[in-house]
Amino acid sequence: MPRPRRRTAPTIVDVASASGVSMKTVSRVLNKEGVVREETAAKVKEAAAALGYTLNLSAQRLARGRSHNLGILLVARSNWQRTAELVSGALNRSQALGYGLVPHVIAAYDGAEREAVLALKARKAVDGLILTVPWSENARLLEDLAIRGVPHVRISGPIIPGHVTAHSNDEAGVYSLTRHLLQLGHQRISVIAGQRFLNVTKERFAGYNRAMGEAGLNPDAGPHVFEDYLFGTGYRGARAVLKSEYPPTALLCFTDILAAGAIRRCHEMKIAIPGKVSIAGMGDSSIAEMIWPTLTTATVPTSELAARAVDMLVTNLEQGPEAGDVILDAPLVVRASTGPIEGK
Amino acid sequence: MPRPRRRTAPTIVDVASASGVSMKTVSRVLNKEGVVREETAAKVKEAAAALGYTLNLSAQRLARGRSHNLGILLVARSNWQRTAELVSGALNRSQALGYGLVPHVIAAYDGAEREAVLALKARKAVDGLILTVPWSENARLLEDLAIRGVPHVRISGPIIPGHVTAHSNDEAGVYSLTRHLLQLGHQRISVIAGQRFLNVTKERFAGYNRAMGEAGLNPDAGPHVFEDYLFGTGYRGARAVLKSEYPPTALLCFTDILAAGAIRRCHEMKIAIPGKVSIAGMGDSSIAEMIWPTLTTATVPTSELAARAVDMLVTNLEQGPEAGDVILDAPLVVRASTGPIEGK
DNA sequence: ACAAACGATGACAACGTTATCATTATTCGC
DNA sequence: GCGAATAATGATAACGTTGTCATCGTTTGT
Repeated sequence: MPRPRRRTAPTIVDVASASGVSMKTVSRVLNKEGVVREETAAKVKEAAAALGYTLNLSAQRLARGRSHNLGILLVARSNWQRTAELVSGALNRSQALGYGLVPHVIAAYDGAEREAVLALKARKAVDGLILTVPWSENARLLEDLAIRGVPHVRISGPIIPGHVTAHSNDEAGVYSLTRHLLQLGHQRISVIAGQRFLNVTKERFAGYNRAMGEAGLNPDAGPHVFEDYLFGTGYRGARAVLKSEYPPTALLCFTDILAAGAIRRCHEMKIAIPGKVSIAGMGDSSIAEMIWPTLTTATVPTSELAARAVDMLVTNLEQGPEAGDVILDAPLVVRASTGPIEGK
Repeated sequence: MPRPRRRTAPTIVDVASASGVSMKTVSRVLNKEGVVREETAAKVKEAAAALGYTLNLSAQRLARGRSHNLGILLVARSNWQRTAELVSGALNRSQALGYGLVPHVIAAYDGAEREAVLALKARKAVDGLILTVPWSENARLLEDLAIRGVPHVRISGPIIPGHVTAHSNDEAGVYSLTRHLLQLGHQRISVIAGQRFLNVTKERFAGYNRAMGEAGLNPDAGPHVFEDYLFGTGYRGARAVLKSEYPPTALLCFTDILAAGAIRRCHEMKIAIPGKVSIAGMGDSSIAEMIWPTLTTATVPTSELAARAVDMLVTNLEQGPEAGDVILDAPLVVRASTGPIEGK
């Protein structure tokens, strides 16, 4: 026996009978397929408005086989500043394009978490995925997605054919930062950075290497610190480096958060910035202007990157695969934390 | 004529025929309804695993009439630190409870944006909404939600019967901050805050009033600044207040971001902290430990609040309306930005 | 031993949309 | 003005799940 129809919101069937056409015609009008006669369309729209009709997304999704949701894969325990910029950039764009954004946070790509990620697409919770560091360079994940044909776009990460990427020119950004420090007269420039195996680290270090090499200096002289990209590393790293046998006159931190940590440590150690040590960051998260001295850095357009990633993913979904990666500049921004060596 | 069945993922029908039971039984097993004989259940599970069956969420959502998604309503151009904490707190909890979280950002509650918010529920994109400041105290929105019976939980905001809220005891937090400053010997304490009409502002100011009143001081003496909750207000407000006719010896900022702005300004004006001026914040966003001097503040457990809000919303959805609001403490954390008046 | 209660399972409609193909108006060419 | 092409619309299945009720065995109570 049929399930009794419960009192519910008006559907296209209601709109259809109210306007004297078939439900398919209503569907055509609402989806702007454009093959309907204008006066019919007007009648339908009027009826829909009068009844207060609203689309049922679940039904549409089932019928269409697509969810109109994008997933963005984030990592647990990371820099919230950056995460917020990523999400807000992606959110604005996807909202504008009529897609929902479903953030998903995992701490590792393994076991249950791996299943959860792959289920997102298999269960039609999302149509495609946006990958952020470090997932954008996780070989196993990329392989899984490729095998299962899950549409995805990466934000940063090494260029890999077949995996579309939106990234910033970090090498050039760090190159210009290093040049800036060299021009101020610094020769011993320590790097404070995160995990060495990450592509971001490699790219940024390459920029440093290039500038140092061009100046005839040994980029490996150090002392350098490679740990992770959290505040504490900048905080601890600065001390380690400045207490070393040959302390640097400048610190080049591969993230603004690291630089903030280094700066706080210098304050505690009563080391003048930039009088005794110059400190530069990278990334220009909003914190760069909130600390003192304000931070010299290179602007990575994080939210712009996220927006571009959404664009590319949606294009991919709606018009089929497309190749072209996006590369944005990371221009130098000189503020108060860098300066010439004192007494020179 | 029937639409030709396209090659697609296995469904419960496939699992049913593979295990020799009806699709309804498969559904029962997968939903752990628990009325199925164990050996039947085992057979079904085995078949499902062998076929690599995955649930189609869209179908489930249509059949159940619920989306298993929660919406979180955010405001454009606000403190990203706080936003990130809110989203991450809510996300962790909702992920754990099997719900997706769909953030939605609006700049005003009007016209198209109002429609978009109400459509979220009407179109079944979400089952309920989490409201953050200032939407949690937007009377028009609250009314709309009540009329349409949209389940929602607020994070902060004035207590209103019928609108469940998770909030922190800001009044007490600011009270203890003020007491802390008074005990250090400060008598002229300026407040730097955001919009006066916001409930957060009122609550926090009430805490300040209470402490000042108990100390026999005039809380309205000022000078105070009420503008908005962005960095620039702290930055500009500090200067205005410190250059005024009767400059304060302490600044009580109603947000850590405001305090960061005030601190940066003091550095620029070469005013020693806490030697000449003590500065306190409120909220303990992670920035409090990143700036120098580190910030005395009261800890508002933002992500915990968001998690609780999710809990309450899900309880509401699954077990029907429940009353009890949640109130969490905002304990004082003394760091380096406050101290006794110099030379006293 | 037999009716009644119970436990497990199945048949089939329903959820609200879109897709396919057929059918019915309309316009065009000559 | 008449067949052919074309434009507009409709009937009905399909998407993949859950809900309702019926049915079929199996115990249970007396």
